[in-house]
Amino acid sequence: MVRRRSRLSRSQDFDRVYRAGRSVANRYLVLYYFPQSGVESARAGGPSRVGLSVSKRLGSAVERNRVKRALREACRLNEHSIRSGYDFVVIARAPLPELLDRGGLAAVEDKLMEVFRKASLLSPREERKSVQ
RNA sequence: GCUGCAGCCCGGGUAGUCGCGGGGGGCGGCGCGUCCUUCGGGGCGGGCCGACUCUCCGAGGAAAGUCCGGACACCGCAGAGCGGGGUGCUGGAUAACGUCCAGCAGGGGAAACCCUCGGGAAAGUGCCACAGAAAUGACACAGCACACCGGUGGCGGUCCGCCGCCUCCGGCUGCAACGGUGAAAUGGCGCGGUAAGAGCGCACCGGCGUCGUGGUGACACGGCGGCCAGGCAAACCCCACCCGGUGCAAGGCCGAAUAGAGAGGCGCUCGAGGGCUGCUCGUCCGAAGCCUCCGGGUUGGCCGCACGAGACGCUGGGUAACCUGCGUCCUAGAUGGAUGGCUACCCUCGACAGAAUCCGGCUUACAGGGCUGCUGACGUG
RNA sequence: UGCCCGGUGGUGUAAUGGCAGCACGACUGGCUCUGGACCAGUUAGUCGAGGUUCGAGUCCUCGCCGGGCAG
Repeated sequence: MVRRRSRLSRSQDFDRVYRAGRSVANRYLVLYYFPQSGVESARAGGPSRVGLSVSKRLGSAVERNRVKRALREACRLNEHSIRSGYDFVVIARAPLPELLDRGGLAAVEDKLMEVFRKASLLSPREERKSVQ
């Protein structure tokens, strides 16, 4: 989900997820998601793809790079816990850089999993674990 | 030792592990071309892809701001004049510069050393608020003087016409020192001089002009003359020099898609219109089309794109910036956009900050550390 | 990435290089039984740092912030 082919790379991919997808959010992140099956039947059910959106309002180029790296790393570590066959767009919100400074990668990872759990997009095995 | 000054350099390190982008190899997969064939297939060449595997490389001194200068690309050629913009002590360096080096002048410091958009205000225009007599034509004003003229009054003399002296007033004349200001007042200070005064004269200082000497030059030193000349050109401007425009989203190639459909204007060969710079000239293209507006389609791939005014070392020239020659090296190339996570140890406990066509500068931000040279109003020997 | 604009009280705006005004707002007081309206007064500003100038919101340089354009 971190390699190039597992990222969203086209404007139209982003537009489709924004327009047709659904969203959940918390204080630090917004998650848009949309199943791949509808439009591109060829790649239906394949590995999920993710696109990151980190706007200039969050800080300098260095700051934005730190945020994107943290989000990519969090995705990589939890790749197997997230349901496949979906396209995601993760938008970083203004307080996220501050959270990264304070809590490090673990805090960002925790918040990322929180939005996936809200959207019920964890893989079935992980779903059971979180219920317990 | 301390202190200050100048210049240069570094910008956490090592190991392990999980990852990311790019190059190359292996292996695997899929097309293509060609040859052979017993029609099952096989050989050779080359291409694309890969989540597997090996290996190499992978942000900065400012990558930043985008303030200058170039390279490069397109505008057919890149022409002239006007306009516009830029630079501004001198000499040099450079591809070029608003950069750099060495000087000069002025200013600061005890010194090492540092700072300065530093041409022209006797080409012209404009501005100089308030205050002040006056803000640039040196005259008016206030004032000073009483040599000259007229008058009032007093005293003295007298040949009774008037004359001399003093005081005051007016005129004429002379004067620009003095003038509660002001950021700035037509040199400063002293002596002489005079009715009062004045560079009117003199000495010193300052400024200007001119001549000589030294220097490539800015300029410096000296002689002579002579007193005529306020500030602002980061006000218009003048002078000298420089600048064609647009910028890699430049531009080129391949592929895909849509509608040569509508409205208006001009014109059909003495020329519409367009390009070249905003305008003019000039020049080029140019024909049954051209321009403007409205509407429609595309947002894929490749190249440009990383071997360059390149880096490092040595040698030679130059005070230096820099340049000549030789040797060695190849050092990011993304495109929703790659350098990160974890563990351990060490130290000075880690600042400012992320390449996007590429170079040379400038400016701005910055934790901490290292090296070299120099200064001596200090302390010690 | 490249190019081009702008910045004056809380808001909207004026100011030939010469005392930074105006309107709305806010606050205080008055009027009223109370509020509004009205009257009187107060508050607060040239984005920041240097430079030119006697004097800078204005001119020059650098920085900061905000906005716009493009193939």
